[in-house]
Amino acid sequence: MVKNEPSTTKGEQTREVIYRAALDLFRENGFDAATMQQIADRAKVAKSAAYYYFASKETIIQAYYEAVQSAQEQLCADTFGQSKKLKKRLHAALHSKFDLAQNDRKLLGIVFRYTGEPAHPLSCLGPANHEMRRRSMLIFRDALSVERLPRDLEELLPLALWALQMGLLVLFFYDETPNQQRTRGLADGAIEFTVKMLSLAKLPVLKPIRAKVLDLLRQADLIPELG
Amino acid sequence: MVKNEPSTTKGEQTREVIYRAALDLFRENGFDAATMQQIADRAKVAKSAAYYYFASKETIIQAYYEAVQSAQEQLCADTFGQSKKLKKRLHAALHSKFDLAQNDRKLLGIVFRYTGEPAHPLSCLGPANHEMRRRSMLIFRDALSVERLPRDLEELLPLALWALQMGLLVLFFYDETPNQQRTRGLADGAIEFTVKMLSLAKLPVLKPIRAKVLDLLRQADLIPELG
DNA sequence: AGGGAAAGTTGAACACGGTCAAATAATTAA
DNA sequence: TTAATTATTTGACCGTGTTCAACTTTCCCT
Repeated sequence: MVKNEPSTTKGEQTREVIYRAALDLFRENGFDAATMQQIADRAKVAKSAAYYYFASKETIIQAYYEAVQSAQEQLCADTFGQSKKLKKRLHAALHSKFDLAQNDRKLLGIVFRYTGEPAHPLSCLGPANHEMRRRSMLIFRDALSVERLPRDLEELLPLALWALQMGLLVLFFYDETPNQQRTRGLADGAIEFTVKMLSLAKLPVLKPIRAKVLDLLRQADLIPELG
Repeated sequence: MVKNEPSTTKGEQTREVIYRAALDLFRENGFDAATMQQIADRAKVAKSAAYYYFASKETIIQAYYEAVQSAQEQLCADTFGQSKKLKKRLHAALHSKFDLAQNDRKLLGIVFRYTGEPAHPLSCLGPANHEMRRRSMLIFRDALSVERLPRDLEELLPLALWALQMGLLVLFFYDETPNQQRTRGLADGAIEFTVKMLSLAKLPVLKPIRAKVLDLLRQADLIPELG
């Protein structure tokens, strides 16, 4: 088997069946309580079949997170086509992820396991997720594209907003207020703050400070190449 | 047995033996590779004895993190007694943790497992670690105590610096430069930036903005009661 | 001193994530 | 069509974290 372009080969179908069974069970019993045996049973395959398609139980969640990311890109692309208002765009960028994550807060929290373990293949900050980070920052770059920005801010802001989103996402998982209004309000406040600071930060007087910050972050190898 | 004031009872000794054996093995083989059986063997007790003292393997790391926290408090108390220079104090607050964590970056990263799982008993942002967070923020409050600050900044800054420290700590774990110079440089830059912004932020003109931010964070229930 | 409760200790057993070699099905090349 | 190759599937097995009921030791109270 060399070609893998045409979708829904036998294997893809099996993978999908397992994936769905897993998500169902995770939602019913929680991630830890659901066992691979249960998942395989519900998908009507052997346990080892599940491991043929997913390297580990956590990998299934990772796949789900990627699906969420793709859906977010779609949603944002739509909104960005409709409005050129910065505030609205930033709102879409942040809240779209919230909307998609809302019903699976318990599940998606698993993505943050191994955050502190650089060597782990599923570390959300490790090389394995480089592409996911890039895609996430691209959303913010696109959101900002209606604004005429100095070069340095153009490099700085996607990173800053990505970090903001990661932080808010964690808060979101802890937020038990209805509809996670608490975190959503915080996000709105952060957007307001950002937009306000933006007009300030653009002033040429602040150029040296921006340069200092950018240099610092660049030396820490944190500024990404978004292409 | 009701009294538990006098230390080094039989139990405390056993606990210590297990704790040391565990840390040794974690350092030799890594956290995941080291098995509870090995730990028990090295400590010359039954495997279940380890579980009498530690609820889980991760709990041992948690205990270690608490020890690190205590050591940091000690170090900072010393420095704070010696210098009233704000920059020096903030430097001590951040770098003391780095210094203590330096040789066990792989181990301490485990503390961040379950960050995204509010219900998990070991979640580093959950209720179980409320006291640890408080202690960590107290260090920053003490570091700032040489400065005459408006009330709102006094409430805001410990939280902000704690968050900064958490973020930097994660970076620290990923930092492979010698002595983690990269992250340390970033920390120094952040301190410089903070001190500079502080004199600006203190200006009464900015009071309304500070109030807005504080209100936002207070509504999000993020402002701690440090007592 | 002695009896009883609490603290400490143990080995056996369980449950589940993960591995593997072997079997079967699908696909390609000839 | 057939043989070789690759993709998929399987059941048996393993290692390890965790639990538990029973046993032993320690300590307190009278």
